[in-house]
Amino acid sequence: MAAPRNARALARETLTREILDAARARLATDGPSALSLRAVARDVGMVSSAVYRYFPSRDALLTALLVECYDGLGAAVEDAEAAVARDDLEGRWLAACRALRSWCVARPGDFALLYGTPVPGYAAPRDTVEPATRVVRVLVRIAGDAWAAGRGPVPEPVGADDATVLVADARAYVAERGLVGPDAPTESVVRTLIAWTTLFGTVSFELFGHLERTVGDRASWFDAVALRVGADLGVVGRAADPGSGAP
Amino acid sequence: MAAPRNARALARETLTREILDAARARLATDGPSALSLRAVARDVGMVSSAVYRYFPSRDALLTALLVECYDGLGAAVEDAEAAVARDDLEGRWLAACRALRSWCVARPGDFALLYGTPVPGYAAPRDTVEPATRVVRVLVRIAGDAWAAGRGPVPEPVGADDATVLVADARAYVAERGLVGPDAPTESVVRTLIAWTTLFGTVSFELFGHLERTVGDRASWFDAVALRVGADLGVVGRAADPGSGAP
DNA sequence: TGTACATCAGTGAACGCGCGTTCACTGATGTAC
DNA sequence: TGTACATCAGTGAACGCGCGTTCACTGATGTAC
Repeated sequence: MAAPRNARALARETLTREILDAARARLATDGPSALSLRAVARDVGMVSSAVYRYFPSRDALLTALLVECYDGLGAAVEDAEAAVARDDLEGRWLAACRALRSWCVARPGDFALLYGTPVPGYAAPRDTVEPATRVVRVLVRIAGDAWAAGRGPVPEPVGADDATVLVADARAYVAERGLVGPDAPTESVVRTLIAWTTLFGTVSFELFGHLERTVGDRASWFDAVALRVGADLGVVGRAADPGSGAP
Repeated sequence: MAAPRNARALARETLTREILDAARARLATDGPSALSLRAVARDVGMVSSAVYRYFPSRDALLTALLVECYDGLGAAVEDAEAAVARDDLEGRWLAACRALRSWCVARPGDFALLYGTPVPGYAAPRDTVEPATRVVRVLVRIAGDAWAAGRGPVPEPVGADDATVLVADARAYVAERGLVGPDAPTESVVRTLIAWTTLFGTVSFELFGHLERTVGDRASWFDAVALRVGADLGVVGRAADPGSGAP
């Protein structure tokens, strides 16, 4: 499988990288749906038809970008979380959350590709779904460890329907990978998915301009959000624990 | 100020509507950033240059759409909330949340315009900010009424920084309109903003494909989320109240 | 080591298409006397 | 009520631009003998 590293292969590697980097730079200025092969070609100093030696179509380039960006974000979050001592649940949670925001804020074009309006007429193929789940899997792992350590989510609201069937797919997906023990309660899964949604919702509101004139320092605001959704989940300490369902 | 209702004025009104409706239909298929004056003109059976009698530029059309959509969503949420008895806080909250989702899910193109990737090269003018705040103002009002009725948010996490300065802008904006008494605590404002973010984050994840193979019935999932953020805020009952700061 | 052939990267022209915006025009509607 | 003029909606051609993709080609790199 190792490709021969002769002059041709090396040049191909370098130019593929240059095309991807130029395309990612374009995302930030033109937006994902206006990504243009011709503009990218111009940026790397090629004639537009030459790009077809590297990517068979604009859609293929989009797919490569999607995979690369999901993997970059996933790796950033995984690495930040892995650098914290295993028993420091709150530290792991905050590190993961902050890495998530930092990556996105530093790469607004990439963020728009991943979490903004889908590109009309483009359907992401299967290859993108596994990389897309790396972030939420980190969050799930921390929540699972918290549960195992006797720290659970806040109790569900009175009168709420049983959510077990709602999150059955998520639980099955995650259980296949051995991330959550079968004993973690539905409410923990629900709160993890809500935290995941809230974290990306907060970044989306920040980058898409909905926090203008609403919150001040955006990094501190994100921390405040991360702490609260972490507390609701049980990975961050709460002032007065109402006696959750944790063992 | 009342325009004369002669044949010309009536035709102008009708055609302006037709252009706006055709443009909103286009949003759903082509995406906001690919909105094209020529395509809209074709859809209403006009020659492209005729549209310039109604909107001086593509950007002006975008602005009109933004205002119309924010107002439509805002009115839908306000009306749903106003239809519930004032003392039924939980009912008002759920009605507002559900109206929010229903409006968006029925109009994915409009949602993408309002909360998706901003259109590159277009800067929304001042006229759009007031309509943009109608939804969050409804949420703030319910939270304020809950506080006045002695129901407050869950306690903030231990070790959290004081968030007062973070949300000072939001509080000032909302206080100007008499929506929150000066006694509502910072934590209530923080939790309201988080709820607002989470609700739109949930819709965004649903419409942009991030809940695929993760949660089942989307309407029930949204309800589950709305109940929980409502409970965190104090507008929905909690199983065991840890004794919040409510009076 | 040298030669013959195969592979591949990059070129430049072309295809057919769509875009926002301007402009001089025609013909209908509205207004002042 | 009728006439003269002003206003306005819509037309069609044109401007200069960009797009994705195909194709026959040149020339460099790699491989087999």
